[in-house]
Amino acid sequence: MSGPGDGAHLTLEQIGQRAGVSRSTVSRVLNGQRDVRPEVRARVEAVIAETGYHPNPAARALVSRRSGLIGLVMLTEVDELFGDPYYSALVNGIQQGCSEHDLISAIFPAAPGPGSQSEALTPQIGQRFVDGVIITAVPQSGPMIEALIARGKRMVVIGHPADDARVTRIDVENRPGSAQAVEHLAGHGKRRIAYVGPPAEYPFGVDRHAGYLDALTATGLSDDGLVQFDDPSVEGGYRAAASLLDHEPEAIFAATDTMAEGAYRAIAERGLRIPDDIAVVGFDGLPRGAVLDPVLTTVVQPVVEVGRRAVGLLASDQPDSLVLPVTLRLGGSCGPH
Amino acid sequence: MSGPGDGAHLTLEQIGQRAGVSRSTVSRVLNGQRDVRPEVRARVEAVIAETGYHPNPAARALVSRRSGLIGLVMLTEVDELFGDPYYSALVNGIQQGCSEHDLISAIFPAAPGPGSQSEALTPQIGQRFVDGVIITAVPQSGPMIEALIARGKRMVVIGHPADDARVTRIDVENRPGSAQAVEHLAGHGKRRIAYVGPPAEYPFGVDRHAGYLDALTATGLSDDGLVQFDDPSVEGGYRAAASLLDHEPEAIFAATDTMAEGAYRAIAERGLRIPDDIAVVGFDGLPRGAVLDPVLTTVVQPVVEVGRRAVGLLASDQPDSLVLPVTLRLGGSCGPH
DNA sequence: TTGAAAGCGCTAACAT
DNA sequence: ATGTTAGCGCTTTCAA
Repeated sequence: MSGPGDGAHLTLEQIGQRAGVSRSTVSRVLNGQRDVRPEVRARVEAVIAETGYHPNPAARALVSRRSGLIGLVMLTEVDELFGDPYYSALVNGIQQGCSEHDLISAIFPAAPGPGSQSEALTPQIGQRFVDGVIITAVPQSGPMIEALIARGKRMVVIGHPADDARVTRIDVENRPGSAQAVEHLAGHGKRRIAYVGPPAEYPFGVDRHAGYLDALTATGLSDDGLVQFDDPSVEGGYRAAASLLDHEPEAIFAATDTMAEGAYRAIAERGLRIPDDIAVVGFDGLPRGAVLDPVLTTVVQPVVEVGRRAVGLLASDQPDSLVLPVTLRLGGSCGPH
Repeated sequence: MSGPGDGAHLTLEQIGQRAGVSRSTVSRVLNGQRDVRPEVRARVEAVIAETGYHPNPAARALVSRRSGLIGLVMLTEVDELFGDPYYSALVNGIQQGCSEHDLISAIFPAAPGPGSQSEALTPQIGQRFVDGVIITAVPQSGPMIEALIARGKRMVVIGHPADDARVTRIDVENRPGSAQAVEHLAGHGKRRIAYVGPPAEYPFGVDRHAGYLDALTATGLSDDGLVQFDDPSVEGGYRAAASLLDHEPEAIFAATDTMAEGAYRAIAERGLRIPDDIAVVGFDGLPRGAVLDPVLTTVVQPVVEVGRRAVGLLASDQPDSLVLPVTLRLGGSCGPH
């Protein structure tokens, strides 16, 4: 008897022999083509099942020029990658997208910099190991994106600067979202609205800052020097907000929820209260914002949907770019609605 | 002129033509074999560089029967995977191991259960897409492990039950580590030592509970019914500890730092103080334990090293199993040292 | 509806 | 030291 376990090194040819057909027929059965007599198909399927046969993906990929595998390249320190709920949501969405398109995804964790996996990765994913890659734009992702473009690799960049027409990109409405947040603040009568965000290497930071300025202009306010850039971390938000508090802002718009959390700390440290003494609005809609006290009012970006649609973009024939809408979610950090 | 970008569809043969040599010679250069005249080698390398050529991994994998890719299969909900610092450390170690062995790793996130990626994954990784897989033993990993065994796939299981001789496994000294922790507690004069841990489906939980019992026996104590099993989460630890506190233990040994954190909460809620009213020891040595107040005394397992050695095990010719030592790290949760 | 044959791009004998 | 040749296991014309 042949049980499973034999499947490891069987070939199409051998399956064909056992089923009394040619390898072509087995291939047809495997690929669900219809010109196979039901009776033959059943016989072949039986053999496949009882042998535990699985086709060799390398051989398949070689001839068909596709692997069914897409790569997620995260040029991020592993600790950061794993600590950040943004990536968690993103991967969730990508998984959804993959099952819709019959793909499987693999995360290639690649800390930036020399000696790391990112160097070894470029050639691997640059060729046909993966059918395409989804890559998140971070300050260090430029070279990798360039390499992939040069190699004609299919790719979707999340959060890539809009002015680069060479890549398919997906993003959220950073600029209008920020504007909406700041207008919300202005609508609450706040005049001195400060901005806390990441430095200009972060593409989303640029857009969110621009949205902030848009809203100030639209409402006849000015930034009044109330702008601080720092790392998009809790600490960065803390530092930026702390230095801003010297100038007595009435509100702080933080370009990320994470930085907003830092702002909360800085505010608490001064003995100020949110929202009575100062209002805060964040951006991202991460779960963490909901457990802050008061609950953070924030611009929610549809991260899961971004992941899902990124896969769609990768799989579609006419890869366009996509910008998804955001929504302001009211918490208690700006006072009563 | 041919710039990079052309590399996408070049073959070895074409590189050979441009360099005026046969494809074999190019292959030799590519694979760093020495029987190539330096001058020829230089010429070939020049062509490779200027064309941006990269060999087709599928073709390579097909003939050489190896891909240089190893898979990390984490049968875990994505949120859990990304939220847990254990995995972060593990992946860090695996990355180290990969660069030592000239491999690249990809994480296959696979939530357990039907409809998810885990089903699609089995055949893919079951064949030669990856040279081997590292899989963390969780309650749901049984079927996947069986499938991989059946397929003769190279595999290292982290934390697999020791009595299964069919798989290469790597683990830490869960049982002796727990015993050491509990003996430490006993050494501080604690008699009523409670245990809080995950249910028996978690292999490490079984071992850690056994170590607890070992130590009780060795020190002439008994568990006195002071044992509670619950989810290995903060909440689980909280619940388990809360119910245990009714029986007035003098110390709690938590099988994971995460559960210990829950125990801290339950203890605080009763108005008890650590270590004066009750001592706590954890297991894992996660970063989070160090920011608890007081700092958690815990059994540190070398997670990064586990990852690194797992790759070594996968890459080595004689795959043995490995059990790494743990160390007790003193914090303030048991009183002065 | 099925089989035979060619070939995907590479590595590894085997010649030379 | 280098070239020639034969596959790796699959998909896909092309015939039958």
